[in-house]
Amino acid sequence: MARPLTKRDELIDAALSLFMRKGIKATTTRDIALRARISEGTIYRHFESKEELAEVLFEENLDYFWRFLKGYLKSARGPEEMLRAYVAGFFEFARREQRRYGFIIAAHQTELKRHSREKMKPKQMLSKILRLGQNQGVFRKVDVNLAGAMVMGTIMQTIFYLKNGRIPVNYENVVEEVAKTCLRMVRK
Amino acid sequence: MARPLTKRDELIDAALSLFMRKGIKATTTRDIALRARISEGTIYRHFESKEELAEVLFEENLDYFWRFLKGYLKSARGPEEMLRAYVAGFFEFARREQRRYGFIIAAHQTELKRHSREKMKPKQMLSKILRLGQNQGVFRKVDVNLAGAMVMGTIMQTIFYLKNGRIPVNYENVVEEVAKTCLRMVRK
DNA sequence: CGTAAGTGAGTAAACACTTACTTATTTTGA
DNA sequence: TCAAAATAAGTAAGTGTTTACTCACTTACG
Repeated sequence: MARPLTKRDELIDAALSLFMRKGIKATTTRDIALRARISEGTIYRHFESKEELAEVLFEENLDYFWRFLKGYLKSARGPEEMLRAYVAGFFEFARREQRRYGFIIAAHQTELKRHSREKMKPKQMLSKILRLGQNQGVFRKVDVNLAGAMVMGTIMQTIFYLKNGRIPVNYENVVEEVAKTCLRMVRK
Repeated sequence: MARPLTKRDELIDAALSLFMRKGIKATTTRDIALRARISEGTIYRHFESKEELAEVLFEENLDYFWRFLKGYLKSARGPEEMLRAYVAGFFEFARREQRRYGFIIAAHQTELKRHSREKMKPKQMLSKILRLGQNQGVFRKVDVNLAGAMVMGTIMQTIFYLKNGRIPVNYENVVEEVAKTCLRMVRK
């Protein structure tokens, strides 16, 4: 592809970086314009408001993440393999797409109000895996929302610590250890 | 105690509520003054800046939480009991001290920059428990920072979901289930 | 009486967003 | 086919509002 970078692309690129680093609220339209080397007015040629820009970015990137995860899970057979792949996919995305991942997390935590709960596909995917495992008798019977929360927390918090250099263990080992631990959590 | 409410107390009370609900950045000095029924100027009789107010509040409440947890752990014997108590204490604090807990989490996530890493006592406490368990041969050998991250994530994410009504399981059962799961994660 | 606590009007800076205008690209109809 | 008209993309210099914080002044009280 390698489309020529239009101003719109540079705008989106700059916004993503800044939103991730400083949060949506703390990023000003001036910041974005400066970084993208456009005028502030240009932002409003493409988006109705800073809020809308953030929303569009969120939808887009969550969707991107969702497709990435789906790809990672394609070859997995059975709930155990699927859970492993889910964990590995999460970590791999967080590593390869730092800005996208960082922005999704930041936007999800506190900032956006409008992001529809139905569309949080990665979470639904995890619930599905857990339900499948329970139905096949491989995972123990726990409310899937609760189990999902615990697995999700394990993954996300580990990534968070990893990013902040608070875990002196190399990447591959961490992923392997987290996957193993998640299986321990839900297995019979 | 039941000290008479001075303006300073009301200021702190209002700030805590607002910081928790809307975040530090999004809370204005005007908001705080209105809610505390004081003038904006009064804020600056007691604190140098909004930032300093938030910092003091953070230190204070983290310390309060720390003392609360210590109390919860006092009677626990052995690493397994201690981990159970740690989980139960976390949940109990989050329930009984919603504002304090909510603020600590919110401030910790993104907002404050200056909160010294050394002072994050609840986290150190968890590391200590895990290390003790490993030394006694009850817990498996994993990097305590990694194990700590995973346990922490499990607890915090569950509380987060619980607050948002996404786990249709009653409180006591959730605490019990999370404690059990955390033990599964680290036990041999 | 002197000092700490409290006030409310004020301030400069920062903010999201608009406007009036220019430049580039696309569409259209003789 | 191709100029003219229409639209889209871009800009610099604003706008009104909101922000954190200040200051000259008043009140409470040990």
